[in-house]
Amino acid sequence: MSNPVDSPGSPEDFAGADDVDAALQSVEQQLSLFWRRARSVSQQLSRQVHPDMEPAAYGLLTIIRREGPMRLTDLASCVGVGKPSVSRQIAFLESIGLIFKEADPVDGRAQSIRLTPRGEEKMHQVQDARNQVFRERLGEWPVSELQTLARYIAKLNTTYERDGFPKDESKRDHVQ
Amino acid sequence: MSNPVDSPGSPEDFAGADDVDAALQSVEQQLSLFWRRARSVSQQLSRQVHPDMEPAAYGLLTIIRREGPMRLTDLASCVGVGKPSVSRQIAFLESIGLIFKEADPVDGRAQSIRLTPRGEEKMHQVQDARNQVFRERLGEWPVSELQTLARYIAKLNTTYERDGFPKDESKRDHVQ
DNA sequence: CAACTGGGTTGCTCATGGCAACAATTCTAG
DNA sequence: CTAGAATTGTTGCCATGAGCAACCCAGTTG
Repeated sequence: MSNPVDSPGSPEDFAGADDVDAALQSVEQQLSLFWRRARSVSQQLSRQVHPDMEPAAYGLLTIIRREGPMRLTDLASCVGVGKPSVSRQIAFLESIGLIFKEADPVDGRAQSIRLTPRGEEKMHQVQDARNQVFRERLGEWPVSELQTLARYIAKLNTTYERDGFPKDESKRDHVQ
Repeated sequence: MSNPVDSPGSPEDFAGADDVDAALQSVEQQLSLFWRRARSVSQQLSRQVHPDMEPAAYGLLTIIRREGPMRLTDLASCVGVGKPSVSRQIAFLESIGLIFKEADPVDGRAQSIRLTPRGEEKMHQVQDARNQVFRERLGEWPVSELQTLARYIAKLNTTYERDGFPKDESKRDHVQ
């Protein structure tokens, strides 16, 4: 608040605990605000971009697309939610023909989830459209800031990765 | 396709449209990931901090605390969600005695929402606890980065503010 | 083979928030 | 002064997204 890039890495004046606290508060505040608003924004954005493309589903598709075919569990752990959610979302995406589940020939239980051609195609459309919207909102930002922002949030995400997610790794099966 | 300048060959002086696109993609990706993870994290965090302090409620309290007593509608528009949500959350917070609604003497419809002493007290506790958690996660970040992050997200938030929220300003009352 | 483990699915519930429709109040013509 | 318009907040109903538990099925291991 006091100063944009203040004393970058200058260890001469230790950042006082107060500064850290204030900064943390700011981050928390802004994140919380963002988080809350993001829901409605992301929803209306998805709707407007493509009616039958649920926001959550879109996220999954981008990952599958980026990482290639993968198993449901990996997908879940990658996105940081439980298997059930992903399972249902994937079922939906399959029902509208954007992905298909291919049985793993080696492991009969597993299935590799991959985009259908139609899924690929739709992803192109949607990504273009979304990009446009983002460009409208963030286009004026200097690229360097965008990059920095992306980096920071990525860092934030890895921070979250450290300690576990739900992702029902809890093995409470076999109870019968 | 819809890019005015899509020349991939001149990345010297201008940030090419490709760079912008890439940066936007990154931001989108990371935000979407963050958003999804944030839910579970924020939930378990709130639980752990205080069982009956719902994450959403906490956000409202911080605002009330920061801005002072305010009306429900203002609160809603400030946080960017509709009145109904806030109304319910406020009802909950009142039921557990953290806030109270005081009828506005001037305007019989309005009510000013304010923290009870117990609310103040609890906010202190919770904020301390949350700060500690945040410190564990982000404490290693240089302060300057924290500040930058906060600034960027704030910027993001103002971007969102530009075009409206639901906040049922739509005047579909009076239909009777 | 039986027991166990691990991948996915389904049932139920919860948290959150949207839209509609409302009640109560205030404001604004006429 | 009174009828209609607007505003404040509430409630009903529904959608989304996610969690936990319990399950099914396919491998794995003793």
